[in-house]
Amino acid sequence: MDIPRILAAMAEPTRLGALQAIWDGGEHCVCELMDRLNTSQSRMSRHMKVLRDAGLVLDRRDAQWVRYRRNPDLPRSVERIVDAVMVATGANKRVAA
Amino acid sequence: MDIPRILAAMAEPTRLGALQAIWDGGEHCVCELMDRLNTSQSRMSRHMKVLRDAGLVLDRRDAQWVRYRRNPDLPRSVERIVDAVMVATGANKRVAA
DNA sequence: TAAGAAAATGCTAATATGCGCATATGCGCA
DNA sequence: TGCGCATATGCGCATATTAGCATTTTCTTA
Repeated sequence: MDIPRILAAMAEPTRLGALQAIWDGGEHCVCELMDRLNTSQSRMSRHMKVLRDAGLVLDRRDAQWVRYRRNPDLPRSVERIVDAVMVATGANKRVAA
Repeated sequence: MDIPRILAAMAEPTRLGALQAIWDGGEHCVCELMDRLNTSQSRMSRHMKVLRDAGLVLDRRDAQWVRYRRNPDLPRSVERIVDAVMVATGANKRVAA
């Protein structure tokens, strides 16, 4: 696991937003994400590639869509990093004490 | 707290190494860090500035040295991110000298 | 097949990052 | 005051990152 690469992948607002959307465990197509994050198609696609190359998410072809989901095989230690980032960015609005 | 900035600050091997050294709670001068991380003085100094600007570390003048230490006033949520990164990168493992 | 939606990619320009080198600055001490 | 050590910084350069636009690829459906 390339931690610097993983951190760099998360260190960009749009990618972080996508990760937040995806971290719920569900599947999300690029069109949904670009809509949600209010950005363009090519931009969204490339950002997703960065997240995928870092190993954080997986993608799957489903008809004309590509569904992205969180990588369920991440090492625990990496999951904990992402989880901590999700909390800090208020992904689910819950604040830990 | 600017999470993307914090992540970007950690997403560079030398800075990550410095953070590992510093995360022990002690104070470390630039000369020690540049020695430990086997890099040049100006490079080390600039990298430390990035960590400082991100709010992760504090510095203090002590005679001709500048002592860096971890910022004790970080929000918990940020501390947890850094802690998780420390674990993932094996900061607590000792390197034979 | 042809049309059309969704996503990826080639290209180019703009901007950011990281580095080394030289120099400046801050500080203690003789 | 002048010297030397530790650190910061200005500068220029090389490389990486990001964005937009147009085009291509992939897949479904008529």
